Amino acid sequence: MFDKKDKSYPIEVVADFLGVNSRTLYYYEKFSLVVPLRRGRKRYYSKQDIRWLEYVRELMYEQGMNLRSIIVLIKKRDDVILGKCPEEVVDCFKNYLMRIRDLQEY
Amino acid sequence: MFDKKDKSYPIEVVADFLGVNSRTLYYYEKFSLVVPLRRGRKRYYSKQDIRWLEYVRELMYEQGMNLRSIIVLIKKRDDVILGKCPEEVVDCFKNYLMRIRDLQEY
DNA sequence: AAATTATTTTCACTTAAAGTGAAAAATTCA
DNA sequence: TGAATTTTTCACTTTAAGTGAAAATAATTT
Repeated sequence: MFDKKDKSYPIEVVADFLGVNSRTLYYYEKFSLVVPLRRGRKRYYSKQDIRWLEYVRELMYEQGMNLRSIIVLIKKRDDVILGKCPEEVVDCFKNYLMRIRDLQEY
Repeated sequence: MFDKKDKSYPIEVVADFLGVNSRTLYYYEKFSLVVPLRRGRKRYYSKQDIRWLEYVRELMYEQGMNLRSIIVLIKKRDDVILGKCPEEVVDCFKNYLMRIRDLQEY
């Protein structure tokens, strides 16, 4: 489907590929979940955009995760990328593991 | 509020303490989010129940997490406790960290 | 250039998730 | 015993997450 030479794809193609409604992609964009390139007025999704959306789909369908917490995840990602608080993110997950251990007592 | 000698508390007290509606606690019980002790027909929440619910509240309010994914979290916790797949849980989080790294390319 | 198709935008609506109100019945407490 | 609390259940409300539809616009095809 995706020719290797093609770097980005219009919305209907992507929606089709991911098995979601194109309106859903517009909706997600409202929350900056994914913000595609623009050529003129038309949206073009990069392969990385698509990869990210596949991951989101997995989180939603397999882990039951909601949009809101994924948006929180993006915030954390941004923090990592911006180098704001790498230790803090790692601490979050350490804390998470400790919480799991705590729950053993529950 | 919580006398150290008291080991468990009735629903209204707990709901009040946590700042949630008691009906919410009944609702959560339906999903086995927390299943309090029973003395006769009356529910008694242990201090550990309460701690767990505080954690749940934090996940919901701070991380925007939904009930469904928390229920998935419980499943993972159960797996840890039952010793079903300790490595698998750790792998999940390693995978998670790798995903974060992946997202640096995004 | 004209016709066709796809895209965009926006509003309103639908479905699903997550509660929450209310009331009758039962139980517990003072 | 009477009052207060709890329980249960059904119906409803609010919130979250889409999704339909249509007019306008833009892009593509003929």
